[in-house]
Amino acid sequence: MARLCGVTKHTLFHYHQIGVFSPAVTGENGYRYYTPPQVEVFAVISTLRELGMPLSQIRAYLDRRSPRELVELLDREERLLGEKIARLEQMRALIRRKGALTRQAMDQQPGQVRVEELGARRFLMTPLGPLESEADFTSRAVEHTRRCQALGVVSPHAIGALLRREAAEGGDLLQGYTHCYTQVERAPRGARLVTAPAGRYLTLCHTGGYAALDASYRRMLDWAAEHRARLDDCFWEDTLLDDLSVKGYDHYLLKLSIRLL
Amino acid sequence: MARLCGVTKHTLFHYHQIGVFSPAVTGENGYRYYTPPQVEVFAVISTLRELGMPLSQIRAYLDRRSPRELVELLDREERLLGEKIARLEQMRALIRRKGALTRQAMDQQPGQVRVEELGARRFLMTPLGPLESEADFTSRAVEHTRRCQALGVVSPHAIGALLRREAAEGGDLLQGYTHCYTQVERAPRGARLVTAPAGRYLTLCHTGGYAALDASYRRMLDWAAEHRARLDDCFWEDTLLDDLSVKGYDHYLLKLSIRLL
DNA sequence: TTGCTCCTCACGTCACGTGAGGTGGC
DNA sequence: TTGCTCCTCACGTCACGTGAGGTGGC
Repeated sequence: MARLCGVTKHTLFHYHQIGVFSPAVTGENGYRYYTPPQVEVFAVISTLRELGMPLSQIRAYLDRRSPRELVELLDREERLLGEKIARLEQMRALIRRKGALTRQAMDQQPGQVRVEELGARRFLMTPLGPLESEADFTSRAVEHTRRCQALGVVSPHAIGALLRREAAEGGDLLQGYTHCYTQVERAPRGARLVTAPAGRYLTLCHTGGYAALDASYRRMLDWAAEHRARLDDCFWEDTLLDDLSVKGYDHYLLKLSIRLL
Repeated sequence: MARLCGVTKHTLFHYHQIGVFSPAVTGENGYRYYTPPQVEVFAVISTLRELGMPLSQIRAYLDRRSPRELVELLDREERLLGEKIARLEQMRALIRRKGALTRQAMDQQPGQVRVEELGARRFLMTPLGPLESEADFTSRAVEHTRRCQALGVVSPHAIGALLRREAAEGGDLLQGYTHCYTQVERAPRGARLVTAPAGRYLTLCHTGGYAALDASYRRMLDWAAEHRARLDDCFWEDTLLDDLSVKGYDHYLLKLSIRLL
């Protein structure tokens, strides 16, 4: 029976013990005997269990079982199943895009100032207001994340930030962050998106954590001065590799980019 | 952080303790501080967990984390997710059809001999051979169920059986069962199906268990004799309500039907 | 007799959940 | 001071899994 049902016999013992699924006949020696149609019965119980219904609830239903109740139960579960499948589809999208993002990050050469042709990207953006401390940034980031969640945004991209060019030139980065953003593929309902235009960008992939970040910005500015390149007003700061693939913030891979005018 | 991540703080405690997801900073007072990009990191870890990856495996991956390993991990999980979604779709079909079957069963009047117009139905059928005991029937039923599973059949219908009309007339039912079958919607690959033709059938919905079954068959035969109806050679015996909606085999609803010629 | 399967009972495990009891910042 | 939040520690829970130790049918 266990083999037919695709479980271990201990599962059958357990279900028998708690009264969720019992053998049609129990022998005098304690042997459990099941009938052919019980295989189907078990299949449905096992399905309900796999859908996350606790055994206690299944048991509670069985205590008041009736055809009418069964139909209601199955209707409810079918709705839940639909939602569950939708969630899994979202997870799949998240995982696929996180993979693509990581693959893309592996092609980057950290520390190298480059000119790159980038396609248009779209962002959900939240202004930061004046920042007096890192904690302020965090509070705004939390608000932003809440906003994204309220809008049902599921993005593999970690939160990014816009930095005024003058702040990078001045060296005091914290004061220079004007917005934080999340890159999205499609516009969620009721949200205005900001588009970063396609075009040529000056880029640099940074590692070394926050302490070394101003030096990386400076290298980009120096490069631009040397090559007499005109830069846009703000830098984009994106996280390409995080704790999922490297250990510690100092090894995060951040991509800094600014449009060439 | 817990609210942002949609879990309780105890989950964060637990993940910290086992080293799966730790705060970027721990204060001297023991307070846990997380950074904005960690929300995304948690989202992926939590997704892996929801997909059934044990925390110990997630931990093992993180111990050897690298971009290359991450890409491989995500690719594997994406494949598994595809299979999982396919399984849920199957479950949904099972649940929906079980619901439809039960709804249909609720419309039946037990004990009433009727003439019904039935549509064509298709079956996966296994011959039973000579049966000396109920245990023989069970062995054959097990083989049949294995066959169905090997063919990937997922049916809400419990196993049914074909009974020779003469056996019903003779009164010794067990010897009269010639085949067992499972009703299917679509033909699985590499299996021949048997079709029950559309047409007029004499039907009776039986309750009262196996002991009372021969009396039900006799009532159908008596009705046929009384109305001078010519019957096909075999009865179809289907289970409409099982332990999922009624308590005990004696309350099962079996539908007996035989084609009118 | 041997090998296999059945049983019960007790304890383990996994991923948290649930308090109890205490501390610390606005 | 009050109310809220943070912490640790210990134990609970859910759905089984894992042996240990013993029985029983071919």
